[in-house]
Amino acid sequence: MPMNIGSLPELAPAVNYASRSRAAKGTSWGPRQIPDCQWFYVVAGEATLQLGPDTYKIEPGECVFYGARSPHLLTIVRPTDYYSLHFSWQASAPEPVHPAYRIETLPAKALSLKAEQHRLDIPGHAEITIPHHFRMPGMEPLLDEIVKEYEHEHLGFSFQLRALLMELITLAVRQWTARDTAERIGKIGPALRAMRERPDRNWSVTELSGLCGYHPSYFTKLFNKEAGTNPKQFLVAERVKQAKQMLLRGESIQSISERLGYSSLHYFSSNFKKETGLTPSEFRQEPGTSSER
DNA sequence: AGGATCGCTATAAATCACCT
DNA sequence: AGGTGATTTATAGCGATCCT
Repeated sequence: MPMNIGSLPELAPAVNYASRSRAAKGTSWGPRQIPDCQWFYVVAGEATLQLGPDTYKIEPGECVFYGARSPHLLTIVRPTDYYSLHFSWQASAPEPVHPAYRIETLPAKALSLKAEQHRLDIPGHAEITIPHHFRMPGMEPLLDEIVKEYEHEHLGFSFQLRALLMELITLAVRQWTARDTAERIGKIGPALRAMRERPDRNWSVTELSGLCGYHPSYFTKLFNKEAGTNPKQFLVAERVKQAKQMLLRGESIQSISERLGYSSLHYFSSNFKKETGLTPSEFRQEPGTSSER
């Protein structure tokens, strides 16, 4: 049963617990389930996670992730240095709520239950499913900062913990989507690159599908699946993205519209407004053009 | 079974001419 | 500069069908 945790920029995550420690061979946690989410990162050594019916081997530089209602058993295979992070995706206040007293020990048969999938919406990208096991090397410095803030409780620590957790989540999301991008290169990559490089051209689906070697209608289906939007909208978004930069550099709206391949300035404006909620001149904050009050 | 293609149609996008 | 509405054009989305 997948669970949608909402849209990335609307998350207000909170760290509930953070530690770095070392565990001896044979140490294990569970079978159990936790009230929040856990991120377990191995620095050195080796651990295994049995998550429902699936088993993952966690080596240095790798992490596992799971949420509530996900029976699991975490076992240390060799002496292991690790970071353990408990957190929630949404919390009105960033103050840590230690999960300990709500951790439930479960009978071994509970491990037949499949782990809960977490889905995250990422604006401008397809919805992603948070992987349970992934590589994310080089996270020690950031995790160290999180642990320090958590332990020292200096003034403003909970606020800072939320900021650091947001950074960690952002880096993870970029890692996960980079994999998508690589996969994409083989199928719709040529079309994505073409639109980014020449947003001024009036790309038709037929042309784009030709670049990738597919039939137009099959191509749009593929495109939607992999880019999370249709080719036209992708092109419009790309044009608006570039238009914003041009606007801030002070170019005239007329010339921006032409450079981005619009034959009608009016059509450019309506595209821009649909995408950003503002007209081009409002975006540039020109005096006397604001329609808001 | 599932990846790829074809053909159709409702619908959305694009354009044009004119308006504020 | 930017909006509106009518008309033209492209395509998303679907099922049927063909490959392998």
